[in-house]
Amino acid sequence: MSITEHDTTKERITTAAGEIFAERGFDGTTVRDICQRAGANIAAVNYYFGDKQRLYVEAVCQAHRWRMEQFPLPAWDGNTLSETKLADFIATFVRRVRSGPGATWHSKLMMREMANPTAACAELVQSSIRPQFEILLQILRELSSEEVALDTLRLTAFSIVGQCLFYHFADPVIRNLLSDDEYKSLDVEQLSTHITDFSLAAIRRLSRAPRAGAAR
Amino acid sequence: MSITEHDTTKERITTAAGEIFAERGFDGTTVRDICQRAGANIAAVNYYFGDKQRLYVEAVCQAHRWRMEQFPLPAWDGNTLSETKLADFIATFVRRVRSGPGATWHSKLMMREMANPTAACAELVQSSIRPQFEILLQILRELSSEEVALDTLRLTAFSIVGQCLFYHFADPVIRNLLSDDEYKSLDVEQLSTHITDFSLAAIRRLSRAPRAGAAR
DNA sequence: GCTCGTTTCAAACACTTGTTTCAATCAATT
DNA sequence: AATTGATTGAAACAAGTGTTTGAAACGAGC
Repeated sequence: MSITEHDTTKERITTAAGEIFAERGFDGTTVRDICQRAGANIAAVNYYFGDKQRLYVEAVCQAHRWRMEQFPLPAWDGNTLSETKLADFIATFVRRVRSGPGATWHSKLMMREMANPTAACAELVQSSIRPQFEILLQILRELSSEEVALDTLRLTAFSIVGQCLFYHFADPVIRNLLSDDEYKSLDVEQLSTHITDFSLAAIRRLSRAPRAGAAR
Repeated sequence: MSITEHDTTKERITTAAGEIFAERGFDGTTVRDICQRAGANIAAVNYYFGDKQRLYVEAVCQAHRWRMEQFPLPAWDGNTLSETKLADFIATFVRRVRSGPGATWHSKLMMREMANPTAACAELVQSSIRPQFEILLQILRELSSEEVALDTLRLTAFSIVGQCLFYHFADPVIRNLLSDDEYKSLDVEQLSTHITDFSLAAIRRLSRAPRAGAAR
């Protein structure tokens, strides 16, 4: 997470790389900057990772592993309400994307990877995003009536995930749009509650009347 | 929009720059590539724009102007239903972000600017994003009961905008998540309809019972 | 104490980058 | 046709890039 002198050179480089890649992107980052922050020699990148590209992939994967471990989904048993599961899922998602005062460099790095997909993106989807998405789909299945089509469930899942991710990728815009006080009031708790309320309300109403009939 | 031999050298460069900046970002783009696609000499960048940075700002602003002109909000009169306005707003938003088979380079460029804000970002928020946001807030005011707080309206607006933008910035992930047929079925019409239905259902239910009481 | 594999270091290499230069070319005006 | 200013062109420049090199320093095992 942060660089200490106790870490090995390889670990220090991976961490420093993640931080700088997150801030400036792949092309905007130089291996000299990374090694300077890591307190290592330039040749160490070649020695430990082969080249800059493989160091990047390693940094992205490590950042992702850390984020997942840091904010795991709570354990559910057979008695857990589906509504509670959805609230937990959303709260965890928002926390992963918006922990602490602002977004950490972990999620910034992930976001960059999604906006500018490299080799790391496909593997990330397969190993982590897809399982998470399946969990959400299962929760939505429990919350909806039987006859709701899979297409609709998927779109609903996208609506929920979209709301959560918005607060990360649109952060600079939100900052410009709101006053300082308004911005600071957007804490994880309030956002999670709103997204859960909003989504649950929509699910319940749509489930009751499959086509609510928007004016159009 | 696309480069033709009838355009002036300056116009061809601006367009080519927008396309390549959108695809590879500022640092990943070389002025040599831009000038090659524009069929111009390298020195033309310095001659017309001064340097690469000012060419970038010009390209971003032009792309934004084009996108707005290409997909304007429809004209509403006093009789237009608020529900219709919301549907129009969402459909226009989705179209701007996802016109044609995929996202055009216009919106890609805008997204990059939001993810990696430069000088162009703040001005963009002031001149365009804020007015659009106010329009959405006004629509939501009309749709909600009097006692709904401004904070709630804002969060609702974020929920709607987040759903729309999701299909742009998460596009590579969606592609990996769905099969080809499923992905191709996500046309602008279906997405707009779903987001409108979903949001309208949530607004109506939340407006009826301000705290729907999510389990948590 | 010596050896051998691992790790670190300063320096250099090969290449690409944005930018500049200045002569050649073009197009309109006289 | 000549002139003048705007535009284009090929080449070069200076700075920075990722990568490589080969020797020095280190550390555990004998």
